[in-house]
Amino acid sequence: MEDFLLRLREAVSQELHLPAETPLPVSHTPFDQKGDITITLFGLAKRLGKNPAELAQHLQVILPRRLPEIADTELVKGFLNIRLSDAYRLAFLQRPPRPVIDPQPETIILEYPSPNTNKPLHLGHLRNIFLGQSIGRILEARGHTVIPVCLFNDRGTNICKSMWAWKELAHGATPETTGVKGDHFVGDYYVAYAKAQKEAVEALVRSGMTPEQAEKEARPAREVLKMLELWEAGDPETLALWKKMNQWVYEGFETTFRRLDVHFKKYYYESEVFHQARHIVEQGLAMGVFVRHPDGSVHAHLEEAGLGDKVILRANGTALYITQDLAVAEQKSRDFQFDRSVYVVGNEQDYHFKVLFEILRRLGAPGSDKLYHLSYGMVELPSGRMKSREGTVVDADPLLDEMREAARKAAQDAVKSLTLPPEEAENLYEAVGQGALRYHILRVDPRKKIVFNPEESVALQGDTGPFIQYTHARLRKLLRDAELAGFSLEEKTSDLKEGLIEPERAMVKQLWRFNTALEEAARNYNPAEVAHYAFQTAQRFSAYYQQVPILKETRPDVRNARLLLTRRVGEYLALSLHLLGIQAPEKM
RNA sequence: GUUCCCGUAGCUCAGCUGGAUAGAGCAACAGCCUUCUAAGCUGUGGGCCGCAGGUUCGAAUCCUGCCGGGAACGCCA
Repeated sequence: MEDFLLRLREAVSQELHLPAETPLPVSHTPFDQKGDITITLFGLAKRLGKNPAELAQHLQVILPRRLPEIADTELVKGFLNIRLSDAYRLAFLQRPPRPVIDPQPETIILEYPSPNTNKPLHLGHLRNIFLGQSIGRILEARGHTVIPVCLFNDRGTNICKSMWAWKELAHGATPETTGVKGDHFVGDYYVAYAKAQKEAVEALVRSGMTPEQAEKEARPAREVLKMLELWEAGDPETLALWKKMNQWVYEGFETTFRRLDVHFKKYYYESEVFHQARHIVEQGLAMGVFVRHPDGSVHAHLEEAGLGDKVILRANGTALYITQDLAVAEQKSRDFQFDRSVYVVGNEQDYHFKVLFEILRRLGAPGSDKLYHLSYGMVELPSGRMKSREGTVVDADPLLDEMREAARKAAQDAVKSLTLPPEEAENLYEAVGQGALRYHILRVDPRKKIVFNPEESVALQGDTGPFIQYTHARLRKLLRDAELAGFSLEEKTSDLKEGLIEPERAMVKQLWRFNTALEEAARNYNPAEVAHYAFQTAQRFSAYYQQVPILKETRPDVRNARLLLTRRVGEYLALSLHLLGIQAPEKM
């Protein structure tokens, strides 16, 4: 397809004597119109001082002469619709899908999901992971080299809160003694801290203190602060506890990462890089990017960039979040030679990244002009935002379990249920459960917030991941049966006597759109474009499958052509699902 | 208050850098399993594209203003 588009553009530019780089309005023809490729003539005609009709007349004569794959052209209003030949379609079907490589392949660092180490992963992290993973695969398909990295926010008051509560309440309990997954185990103490703090504050308020003062004066808060100071001072006992609890969390994360098939090339730890902050501050001061105020604090004045006065170092000399991110950015450029660096982080941090990128630019950091914040909307519940303090957070692990169980139930309730070996069945339920969740989240534009409705998320019918998986599985079964029957699935030219029928032409037309979807998904960092493509492809094939006999077709040439088409549709579906991080089961 | 994002069918979402009668899914209703897996297919109803201007041969799409919803603006992360 792409070769044709290239030659078409070339032919049009030459015939109309247009400058080489003129962008031409060439697009896929809508399905309700006859034709495959459309040239929109309004703008061109205006430029050339002709009317669309006479322009069309010229092109209609000249294009079929230069491009033999054109079967027919038709002018509808200002649109020149080009219909391609069946022979070209059949030639196209000889080849498996080939993603078009970006003309300038890059090495791209992709950072996600960068969790805190004080509580388990939740639904918000899942959106982040699904996006990161999918964008990574989409960029790789376009020929880029993707380096996925994960930053652990493993220090600070948050983890100290869990540590405090564990010391106070656990009596030596561990994930091993309780059988609780490590990240959840630590998270439970984070919740316990919040509860203890709340109670302490309430008691102080009852004895006459203002709420603001009580927040600071309550024993849990005071002791957590003390613990943080001990940590920063390198107190061995505190460090040992910190290491132990973080380790529990990493083990828990690792289990979930494995379940989600996410892998990173490198992990960064805030606790390791934050020491480097100091020298970046010195460098910034020397360059005049930062200014030290009389109280000792260091600021970046970004007023003329519309970003205000940003504090980089506290008056007491300690680093802030932004300072650490500067250090991480520097560390990345020491570790890798990259052309682009992408951060997958929620849109609540839009301001933070504007500031971060602006400062890196001013510091002249390597690659500072190739930074991108892949900003995505929050995941909310019908009841509102998720609040860990209010216990309304949807944790990732139990959600994944629920999705798997929903898939199990659907499989058992299915009209034509399948019997699979137990292990295979378990893998299938997991794949379908995740397929449902991933698709449900990836089908919406990343920038938009998602109101997560549990009932809708477990839906397996209609515009869902499992519908696409199901379409794929059925089609694979058909191909297996064809093989058993000894029918040809070979990629040889089908000597079709009567040509293709309209539904087949439309099906191929759908396959031709793949690279447009992929290119746009990569350009816009938007997996939803691939999701829509996958759904439309499945939908169109399901309708075709319903109305046209494939395996049962008796004319061998027609049957073989249909089998070849079916095989290609399966490959495009499997590839699209892969780009979304969704498995394409052989049976379901 | 300043900045940013969002507003399309009852609900959830598409609609690409302006283009053909605004599309899917869910929900509702009516059909289709002795025929390749009914997690499927076919059909019906359902829309001042938030409002008002502007640019244009042409605007859901671009610009301005307004209305409504959300977020960010810490010596928190």
